Amino acid sequence: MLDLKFIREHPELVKKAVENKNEKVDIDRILNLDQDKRKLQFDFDNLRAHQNKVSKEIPKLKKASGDTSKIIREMSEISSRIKELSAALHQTSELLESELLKIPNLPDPDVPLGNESQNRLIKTGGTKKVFDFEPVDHLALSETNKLLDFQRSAKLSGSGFFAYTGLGAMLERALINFMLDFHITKHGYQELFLPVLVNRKAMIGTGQLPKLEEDMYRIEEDDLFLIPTSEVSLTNFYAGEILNLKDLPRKLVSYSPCFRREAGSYGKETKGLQRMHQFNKVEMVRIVEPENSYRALEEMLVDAEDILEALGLHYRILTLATGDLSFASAKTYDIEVWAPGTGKYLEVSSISNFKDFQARRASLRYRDRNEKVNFVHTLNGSGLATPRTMIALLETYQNQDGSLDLLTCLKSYIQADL
RNA sequence: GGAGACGUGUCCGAGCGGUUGAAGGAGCACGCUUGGAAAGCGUGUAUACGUAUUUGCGUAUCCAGGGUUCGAAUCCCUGCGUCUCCGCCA
Repeated sequence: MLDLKFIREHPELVKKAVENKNEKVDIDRILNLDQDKRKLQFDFDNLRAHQNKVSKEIPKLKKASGDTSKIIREMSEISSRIKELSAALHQTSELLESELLKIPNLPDPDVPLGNESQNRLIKTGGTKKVFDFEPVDHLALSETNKLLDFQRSAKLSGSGFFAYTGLGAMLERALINFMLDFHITKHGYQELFLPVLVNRKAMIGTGQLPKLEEDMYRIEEDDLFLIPTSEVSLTNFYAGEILNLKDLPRKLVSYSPCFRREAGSYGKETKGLQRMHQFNKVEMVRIVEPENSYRALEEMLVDAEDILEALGLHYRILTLATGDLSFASAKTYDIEVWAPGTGKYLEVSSISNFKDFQARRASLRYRDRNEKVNFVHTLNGSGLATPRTMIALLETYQNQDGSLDLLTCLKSYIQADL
């Protein structure tokens, strides 16, 4: 959520930003609602002040055994006018609030303008493995090594879900544990294990709602949502709180399954593990003082890169253009890993600075060094999502005969004899 | 799922229709005291919005929403949460 004062003072800037993000919000309407609201608030406050004042006089008058019936009759009328005003004020506030929730975050000035095609490549990392044979894709390797069973997972849940079997299941679990332990021990994150079903308020807090309701799995009966990423549970963990300076920065990491309906993306990069309705992800979240958020963004990028380096995978990093930026983000880096068999770079991590956008929605504040209450900045980044990391791992560490070389860092998590 | 109790500031806790943004205590901050500390004493210690912007003033907030009333932390209703007992269950 943007600061209403900021919108009031820079309406053109906000309109431009909304346009650059390919969103549609009527800013003028919001400004009108804001004005209406303030007028109502002003009238309400004044009338209330009068009511409060007279209400204090009444008991005194009664004590002095004066006649209060006239004044009470008068106040009765004032009371009903206050109720009318209050109702109108509530209605206007709610409308204003719901409109404000539709405004996306402002992209940073250094974010490239334009759509996906304008994403800017800023770095490549890791060495691209050279093969002396034609590498096959992860589906063929899964077939040979009996790692995945899509036929049977479809019996359970339909398409878009995976079933890892045997070594596949163990590898997936090893990968998750490896990444978690890495961030905890090498990067100083604190691990949390949180609910995957969250309420509407949490989904609004991080900005998934109201925009993306169609993309979320929802439990109608309880109005709960399956999280599309543990960013939601991690960031909202401190919602509504005022943190002390000594509690910052918070560096949180969590494993969770993630659930996405992926409505409207049929046939788009759906081969094998590329796009799943349910997948596993290790997520990093940082809650920081505003002046530190850009340093934190760069650090988180490195935190994610470290995993890919440790796994010996080749990758590239992009700065997303305004049109490809998510609703809540001010600046995002995407990390794409090279999958030699598939022959593509696949997104495995998205690292974003939300600045105070989520903090305002979720009311996440802290007391600064002058004891002033202020919004924190929030960031998150995948560290990493497993399915595409698995694709890259399998395809990178394959041998000509279809067998796999398992990395020792992962093997140590697998107890079974291989 | 059934029955009951409860939900007040950073925390504990009083208040159960009017002068209560809220007693009292703890904590914290500053000052005095001390060689230094503890104890003691004094002062201060919520958030949001509006308005004035030097101290200020007004409004709202005692889980949330609604109702009764001239007036609600206090009474009523609904929801949410916590705890206890019972039932069911991985």
